[in-house]
Order: sequence, then C-alpha cells, then structure tokens
Amino acid sequence: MPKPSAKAPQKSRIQHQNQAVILKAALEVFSAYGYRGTTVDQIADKAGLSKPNLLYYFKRKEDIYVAVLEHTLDEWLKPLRMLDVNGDPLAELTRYISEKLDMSFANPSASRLFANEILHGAPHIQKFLKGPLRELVEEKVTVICQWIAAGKIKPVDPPHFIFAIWAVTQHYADFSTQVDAVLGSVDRKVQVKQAVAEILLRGLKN
Amino acid sequence: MPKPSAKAPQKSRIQHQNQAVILKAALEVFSAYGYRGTTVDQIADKAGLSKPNLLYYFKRKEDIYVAVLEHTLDEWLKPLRMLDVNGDPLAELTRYISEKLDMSFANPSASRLFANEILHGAPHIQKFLKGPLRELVEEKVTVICQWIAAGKIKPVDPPHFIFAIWAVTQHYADFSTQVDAVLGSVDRKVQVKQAVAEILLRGLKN
DNA sequence: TCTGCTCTTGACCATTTGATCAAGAAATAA
DNA sequence: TTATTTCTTGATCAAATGGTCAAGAGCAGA
Repeated sequence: MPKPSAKAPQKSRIQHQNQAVILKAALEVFSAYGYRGTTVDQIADKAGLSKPNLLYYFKRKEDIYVAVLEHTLDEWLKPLRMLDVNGDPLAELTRYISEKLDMSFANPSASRLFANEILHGAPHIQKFLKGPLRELVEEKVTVICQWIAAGKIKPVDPPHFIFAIWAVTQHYADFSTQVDAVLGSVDRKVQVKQAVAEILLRGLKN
Repeated sequence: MPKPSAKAPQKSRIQHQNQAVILKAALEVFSAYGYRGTTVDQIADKAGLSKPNLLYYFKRKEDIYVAVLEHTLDEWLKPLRMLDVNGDPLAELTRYISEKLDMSFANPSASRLFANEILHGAPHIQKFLKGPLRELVEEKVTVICQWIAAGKIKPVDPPHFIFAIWAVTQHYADFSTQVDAVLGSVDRKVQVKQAVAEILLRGLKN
C-alpha cells in the first residue's frame, strides 16, 4: 500500500480552498432562504464559481446542505460541553449563557440554519439529535442535579432549564428581525447579556 | 346604491367555505415546508380541490400565504393583550405563559409559520412587527414597569423579559422535534407549564 | 517539454411548478 | 323554465431549476 490512505483522497490546495469558499457561501444563502428557497446558482454566484464548477465539488445540492449543517453542529455543542460540575454553578451558567449569546450575535446564520432544519422536522439531523445531543443533555442534566442535591442552587427542572437557555439565547439570532422591529436596530449585546442572565439565573440563587 | 357595500363583494356560501378549507390546508403545508418548499398542488391536494380551482379563490400563491399569515397574527397577540396592570403580577404572568404554551401545544403549525417568516427576515409582516406588535410591547412594558415601581415584583428588563417568555413558550412548538428527540415523545404539557413558569417567574418574587 | 491529472465552463436537458384559459357544470335569480 | 352568475377543470404554457457532459484550460511531476 503505497498510498497513505485509500479512503481519504487527500484534498489538493485548490480543493481545500474552494470547498471552504463554497461552505461559507452556502451557509449564508441556506440560512437566509432555507433549503428549498436556495438555488445552486445563488450559492455559485456568492462563492464566485460557475454552477458546474460548484457541482464538481459537491455532486448534489443536498450534499452541500448536509456538509454545511454538519460543519456547524460540532461548534454548536462546545459551550455546553464545557459546563463543569466542579465549578461554581452560577459562574458556569453565566458563562454558558454569555457564550451562547456571543454565538448568536457573531454567527446568526448558523443559528438560523439550525433553527430552520429543526423547524421542518430535522430530516437531515435526526441521528445527531437522538445521539450526541441527547447524550450531552443527559450528561449535563446530571451535573445540574448534583448542584441541586448539594444545595448550591434552588431546585429546577434540568432539561427544561437547558431548553430555556437555548430558546432565549438563540432567539436573539433567529428572531433578530423581530427584536430589531420592536426595539430598533441598535447594538444591545451588553444589555442583552445582563438582562438574560438576570432573567434565567436569579431564580436559582439561594 | 342598492348594494350594501361596493368594496365588500359579500362572499357566497361556497366561497366562504372553500376559502376556509384552503386556509386550513395552506397553514399545514406552509408551516411544514416553508413558502418556497410548498407547491400549490400540495395545498390543492390537501384542500381537496383542483389547482385551477384553488387559484380561482386566490390568484397567486403568495396571496394564499399572506392570507394565512394575517389570519394567525391577530390570534397571536390576544394573550399578551390581556395582561392586566391591575391584576396580581405573578398570576397575570403565570396565566400568560400558560396560554402561550397552550397555543404552542394546540397549534404548533401557526407558531412554526410565524417563526419561519421571521427567520427569513419577515418580508411579508414588517408593518405588523413595526406597528401593532411594537405598540403592544411598548404598552405592556409600561405595565411591567409599574409593577416594578410599585414594588410588586423584583426589577427586570421588561422588553427582554417579554422576549424570554416568547422564546421559551414558542420553543415547544417550533423546536418540538428537538425536544422529542432529547426527551422522547411523551405528553409533557403539565410538566412543561410547571417548569417554565418556575424558571421564568421565580426570580421575580419578592 | 511532455504527460497525465485536476479544474473550469458553455451549452444543454428533463422536470417541476406557478399561472392561464376556454369551455363546461352547477348554483342562483327571474 | 330561462337567464345569469358563480364555480370547476383538463389542457397547456413559460420560466425556473437541479443536474449532465464534452471539451478545453491550468497545473504538477518526470
């Protein structure tokens, strides 16, 4: 076997670069218009490639979509993974909320792509939801349970508390159009962080 | 002028009935597949009409979509409108959260339709967001401010508190696929109501 | 430079889909 | 019944769109 790996056809420099350009362009377009609302031409235009050229790298439209989706999933779980049972509960949760809000403000497209996928029944990421996501939630539920058992925070329904954090933090990405319409389009990152942490965490303090 | 009104061509019995059937079918399909992902044929099939017949009642696909959207908007605001400054704050907010969750469980399609529209920049309901919705939020913000000023609840950022209620309650409609994947598909209405009210309101108690 | 591989694209195809229309069926009013 | 309006549909069209292909351009190693 002279080749280093028969399964990994080792990308060339151009391949590596163009795939990155395509994924970036595809994220923007898919998150803005949804899967069916996006045309391959739109992605190609945004990526600065011709349509056949784009389809040289990803055979089908759906392949691009799946690639973009999977590319964001891992990133999505990182902040929750870091929730440490040995840390101070309020500090840990404050950090978690802060990081989730940072993600919503810095990369709303990824949040919207994810929201759109789930909104339509998550046809492409059922395995992710029922596998890695579910396991991670179960793990962090026990963390919260331990904090409660140790009397470090007041009792709370752990899974629904996690859902609440997701819902509120991602709201500022997914529904930013609505937030802007109601409050005006100003920079409110600091204020939101303060307000959200207060709303979700004050009830936990002893 | 023999006619009662020149602007309202008074619908016939058949018109009234078929439009209702179409709107119901369209809500299901649009909320499941999004605007671009929905075909007129799908709506016609679900409504039990031929495509040309459906287009006899609504000239264009977009007209159906707008009609469905507007049909749900008014319903959407009702619970918030009822928030009464003279009532007990905790009781009023508990009732509001409970009603929003009831809506999410009873009519998730409407919630998803709305979420989808906003997710994609709310191209059809900008006026609604910047008009009626904004005004209603401003009104209820003052209600919450009065409660705070009267010392009835602890201080909280009113608009972001309203957003938090929306985010969490609508999460159980919009992201039910994810919730089901993580917790299993069981009836959890009562538990969710209890948990959500606790999470969002305990921090307000004096 | 020559050779083989990777990359790029204009032209093209098949299907889907929003929308139209003319003609007929059904309801309604006289 | 007759006349008029409303309702229904098969057939059809034009545009949009995902995907293909053959031929050529660019690049890397010998």
